[in-house]
Parts: sequence; C-alpha cells; structure tokens
Amino acid sequence: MITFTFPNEYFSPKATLECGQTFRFSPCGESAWLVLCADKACLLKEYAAEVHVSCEEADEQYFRGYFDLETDYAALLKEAEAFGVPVLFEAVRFGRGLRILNQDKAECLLSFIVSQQNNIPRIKGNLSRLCAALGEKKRFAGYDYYTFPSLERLAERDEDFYRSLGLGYRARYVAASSKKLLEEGFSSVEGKTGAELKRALTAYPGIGNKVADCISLFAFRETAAFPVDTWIARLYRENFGGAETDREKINRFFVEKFGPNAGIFQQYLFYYKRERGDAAV
DNA sequence: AATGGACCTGATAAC
DNA sequence: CTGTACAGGTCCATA
Repeated sequence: MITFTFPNEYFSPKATLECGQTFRFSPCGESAWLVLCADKACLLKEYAAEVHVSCEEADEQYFRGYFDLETDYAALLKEAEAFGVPVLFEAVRFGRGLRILNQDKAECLLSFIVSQQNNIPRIKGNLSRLCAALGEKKRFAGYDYYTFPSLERLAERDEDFYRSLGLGYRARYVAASSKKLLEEGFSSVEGKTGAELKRALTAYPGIGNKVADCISLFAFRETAAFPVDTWIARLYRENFGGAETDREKINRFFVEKFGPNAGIFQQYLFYYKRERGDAAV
C-alpha cells in the first residue's frame, strides 16, 4: 500500500463524493472514506491542508486519473466566475474542491441506469447488493469490499434476478444493457464524442438523454455534457427565468451559455441547488 | 414532433 | 396512524 497527497484547496472528498456522481463510497470514521471503482479500492483521509489517498501501489496512476488530479481546477473555477452569473459564482464557492471523477465505463453506465427516477440511499443499496451478489470479495486496508461485477457475471443473469435485488422496473434495462455490453463491448461508442457519443449511448436499453449525459461526463471526459434532471430544470426556471420545459432545449441553453466545460459547472450547480435549494441565489 | 401515462420501491415528509 | 407524493427518467402509445 502507498499513500500520496494532494492539497485540499481544490480537492474536497465530501463534495466530490456526495455531489451524486458516484454511489460506491462509504464514510469510515472522521474525515475518511472508502472509495470503490471497478475492482479497485482506495482510502481518502482529509487533513487540515491536504487529502491523503491510500491505495495499492499498482493503482496510484489509476486513482490519480480517477480523481482527475492532473486537471487545473483553479483555472476552471476562474473560468466559471468570469461568466458573471451569480448562482454559478455561489455554486463554485459552495462546492469548492468538487472534482469530476473519471469512472469505469461499464460501472458508470449500469449505475446511472439504476439511478433513474430513484433516490440516493436506494441507489446505493441496489448497487451494493448487486456487487455483493455478483462481484468478487476483496480486502483493502482492513476493509472488506466487493468489486463491481464483470460483464460475464452480469450478462448471465436475467431480469427476475435483478428484480430480486430491488432494482424495480430498471431490472429489465440492466439485464439487457449488460448483455449488449458483453456482446459488443463499447464498439458502438468507440471513437465518438459529443452528440454522436450521446446518441450511441442512448441506444442502450434504459439510457435516455439525461443518463447519456451523465455517462459522457463521468466516464468519457465529455466536459461539455450537461445532464438536465429535475434539479437543473428547477434551477433553469428559478435562477435563469427560463420558460422552456423540454429538457433537451434546457440542455442546449446551458451548453451554449457555458461552453466546453459546461458539464463540470453543471456538477457545481446541481450540488448547490440540491443542498441549498432554499438559498436566495 | 410533442405530450402523457406507466413503471418498482422505500425513505421521508406532511398533515 | 395509514395514505400519498416523490426520487438525479425512459419508453411506448397516442393525436
């Protein structure tokens, strides 16, 4: 095991983990979290001025990439503030240290299918039962955890099995998309970006525009992908005086307004709106 | 092209 | 206390 550090001025484990982009983490004690992705685990500990990341030695580069540590968030926040939009200014202040993760593609795709019309505690329960049932048991730093299951294991189960884990009507989508992933891999999205990538992702059962944007942003580094859910739609009405109700139109409004990094700013806006929905700005 | 209803489930709020 | 609306939507059926 090794530990590397990163200044916490632009790395807040709490904001990064709790903003809703991932569901596979759990607090352990004060200011510490066990974070899981694919078949790997790491431990985050926050101190006064830095975050300590502990993982297997072979996984250091993986987690540096996972937490997006090569990206300059100081510059991104400056860019956000330069728009002169009050709610965005407040959002980046509130969510300072939030970083966009670079997640495992298959795990992200299936997790966000599960997330639709669902709440976070339940999503976490669904996914942890899924991993416990089909994943591989491992141990890291004294903690037991289950890996995210392989596509082989996932694809051999049917809708009824996923229903038994509590996924509800999403069980059908997880079964079908797992099979598609096993058969085709990511060949249908390979090399695609932007709108083409989004369109290819919506070809998976259970993936519509919103979930396709989430997967683009969280697993394909599509920094312009701007997921529009109920909170963003509300933000659009309340903070931008928007009149459109079509979520694709709302998506275009924000992408045109905030440009190539719109998706990153979306996470700050979403986190702020969900946590501080009552705030004046 | 756009609009509306069905869909699993359970934690939480609201009376 | 029992009921209901709602959760980071998607899909399918209609005019």
